[in-house]
Amino acid sequence: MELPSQYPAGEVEQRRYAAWLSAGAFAADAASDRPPFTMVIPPPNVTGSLHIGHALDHTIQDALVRRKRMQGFEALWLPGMDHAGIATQNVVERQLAAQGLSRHDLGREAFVERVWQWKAESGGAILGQMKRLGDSVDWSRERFTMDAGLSQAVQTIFKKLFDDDLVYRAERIINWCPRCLTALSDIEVEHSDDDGELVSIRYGEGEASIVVATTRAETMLGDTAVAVHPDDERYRHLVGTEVELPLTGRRIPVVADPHVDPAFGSGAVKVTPAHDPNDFEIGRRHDLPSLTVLDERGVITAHGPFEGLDRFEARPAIVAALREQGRVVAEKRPYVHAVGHCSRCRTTVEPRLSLQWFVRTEPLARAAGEAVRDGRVRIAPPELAKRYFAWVDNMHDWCISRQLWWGHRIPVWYGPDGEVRCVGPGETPPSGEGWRQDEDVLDTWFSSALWPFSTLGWPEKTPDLAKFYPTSVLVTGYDILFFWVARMMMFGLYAMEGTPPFAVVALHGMVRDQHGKKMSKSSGNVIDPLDWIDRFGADATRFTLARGANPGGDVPVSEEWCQGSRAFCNKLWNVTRFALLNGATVAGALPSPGALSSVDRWILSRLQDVVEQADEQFEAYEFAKACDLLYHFAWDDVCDWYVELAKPVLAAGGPAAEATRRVLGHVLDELLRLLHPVIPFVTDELWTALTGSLTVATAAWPIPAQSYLDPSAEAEIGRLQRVVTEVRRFRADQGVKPAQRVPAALVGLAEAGLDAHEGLIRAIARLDPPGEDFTAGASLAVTGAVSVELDTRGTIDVAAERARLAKDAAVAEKEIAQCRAKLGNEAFVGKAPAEIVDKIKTRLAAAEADAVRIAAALATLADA
RNA sequence: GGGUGCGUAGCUCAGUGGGAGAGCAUCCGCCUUACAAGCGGAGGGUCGCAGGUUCGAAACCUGCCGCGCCCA
Repeated sequence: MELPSQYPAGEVEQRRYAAWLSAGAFAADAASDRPPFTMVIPPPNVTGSLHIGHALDHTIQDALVRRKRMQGFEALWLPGMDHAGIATQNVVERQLAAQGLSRHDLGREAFVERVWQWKAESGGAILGQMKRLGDSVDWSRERFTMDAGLSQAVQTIFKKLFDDDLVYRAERIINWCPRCLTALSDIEVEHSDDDGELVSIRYGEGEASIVVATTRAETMLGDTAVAVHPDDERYRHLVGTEVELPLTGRRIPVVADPHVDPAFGSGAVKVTPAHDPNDFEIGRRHDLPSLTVLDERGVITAHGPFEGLDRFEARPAIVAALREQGRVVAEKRPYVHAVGHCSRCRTTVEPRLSLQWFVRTEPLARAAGEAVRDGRVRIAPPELAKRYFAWVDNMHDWCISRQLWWGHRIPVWYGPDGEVRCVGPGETPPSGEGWRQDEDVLDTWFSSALWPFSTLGWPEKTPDLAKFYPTSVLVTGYDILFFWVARMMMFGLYAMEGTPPFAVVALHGMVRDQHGKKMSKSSGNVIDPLDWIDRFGADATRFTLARGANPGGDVPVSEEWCQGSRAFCNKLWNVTRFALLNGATVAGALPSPGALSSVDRWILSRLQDVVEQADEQFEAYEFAKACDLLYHFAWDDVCDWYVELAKPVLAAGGPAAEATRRVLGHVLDELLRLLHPVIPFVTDELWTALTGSLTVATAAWPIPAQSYLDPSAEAEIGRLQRVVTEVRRFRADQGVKPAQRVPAALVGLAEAGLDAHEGLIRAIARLDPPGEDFTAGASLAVTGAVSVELDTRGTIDVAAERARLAKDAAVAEKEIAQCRAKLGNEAFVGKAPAEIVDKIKTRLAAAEADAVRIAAALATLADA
């Protein structure tokens, strides 16, 4: 097969992915008797497209599942999307708005129909992008949270929770987005430190006045009390009295509450139970009325001159009015404080008193914590379990109702006489006069939390569920720990009778730029993985991400590093090309060690070590280490040394060349298999060219062959490498052109067991045998008995050589001094383990021998 | 404020009791017939600071300084 000199990524990727699909390489079989390995994709939004964070998450998952597939597991990686209630509804509402319509113009049914239409036309762009990345998901099992089956799962679990009194409806302060016009859960609110203002306002008059500080002056219209700390002497006399609330003329009580911080501001706070979660709690404790003064859009509803003003217009207006009355005693601007924003649209969240459905999380969260504490679920890396516990141990009840139309409608009907009936799947909803269904839908996360089993057919007892649940690993970013993991754990344990949804939670970090900065549109440092795939290839993109992926750690990337990854793919391409051009083969048995040269035995020994270590590292989610190991083995050992050493052998022909062709074929065969999980495309293209087989995707994962471990060959080739490296170093120091061959005498090779390699050393170090007029101009003391005498035809740069030797001498002297100091220390010799002491003794002897040789070389140089 | 990490070469990061490492960047020399997306060579670090434990600390302990993330 003819291969061009550069890897044509784009063409190969398209062809290979199509071939995998047509071969059914990713399809899992529930009837198989192989052990299962299951992952469900953390479902991306139907509105979403593939960003660099997905690319990392998917690269890791794909690497895991591809390896397991090669290991003989019945591997299922299940794809799909969630319906992203708020985001999707926003998209369609914007489309309608462009036509001057609102969803209310269409009505609920027609609107939902319109959303489905949008999904069919424009939703799920990410699925095609996943193919470009090479995701080996089972497309026949693609799921969507709004599918009939998954919707049935939602209704089933809601009914179960309802019957178990684990969901309830209550009037609470919730996070409200005045733009999306819906409730949000705590985790859909993002806090940031924003510039605001802190205004101190005097309530009441004269002796009976009290100053409160607030960042939200506009809510004072809804104040129903002022609170102070019970032990605060300054205000003790006012507790129990009333003060006049400015602008309204209302009189409100001063109450004592231990949750007031006497050190903050004046030590007195205004209490607005309808518009602040803390105030709501104070209100409950003191039986205060709640006065709502903002509507669902954040517009003032209180009677008076401020009615109709938006909250952000009302704030300065009210402060101005107060100032006019002389009631503003202090103003601090800017005042930086934490402000919550809607994670979907960044609008400032408004705490709002409203009637919503909640999940009673306490028992569910406790079970979710226990599953990790007792080891049924392992979090990797284990350090991050602390974060998980911090979350599940302090979980607030989860607000699950959303004032949207796109989503799973809450299956609760309200009757004319205040009846509340939850309807399970297959049950007939109550009908008749006065019965109506709850208008709200459930949080998207409610259905996502069922994903690990709803996608496998639950609540039906399907073969998929039996075979593939629980899933093996959930891979996600630590920033999503609270989103996916905690919720999936709670519902998985609850629905599946205590069986956790996954055995392992493997967490990675976030992708960052080359300076470790978070990517953001405002920083202008966002990387589009599709752009990288176009320019450098999917494998280069994946390798860049995987090579930076330490467990739980952030992954900095840059275009330069991706170029490096592309270079690596190209290196593999060219070394395989070399191998094919030179007749490398995978046919027939690998010759036994006894029939191989020490060079062949060396690379095979290294290979066994690499197979074992790479396997361990993949198993431990140490992708960065596995990639680094394979990168260096491929580039340093195989390309830079083995291939260079093989060239003369291959050129010479004969049985030795025959064996080397077989060994080279074998090494590449296994190397490509080992790399396939991370860089599937280039490895498949090369492996199929090398082996003639259909695909490496279903080839066997390499296992170490102990019989090829050969420490003696490794030591021998290590000595050979030292000889060559020393010569190269000398040549570089002396400015000898790479192409120039230098006559040299190799001394002491036999003693070092390297006499068989003289030809190889001469070939790759570019040394000619000494001729009749040979004159040693320089002598390199390499190691042990080995030295190299070179004839530089009188052109030796004595100063450069002297500098080189002096440097070596300094290294040796330092080593000698350090070792002697240790060995001269009685405490060290007495207390350190014998093996350490022996090691130091060996090092000392070696350094002393080096020093002697270097001194001799210097003396020779002086004579010359 | 509570929690939780981090500080090692110019940059990004491994290393977690016993000879300071990698990638990229830098410098020098090369188209040496697989690969210039390449080859060979080199330089570069008081391991944040200060104490302590230890025969021995980049690693363990304490404090300090600086940075990050999550939660409030």
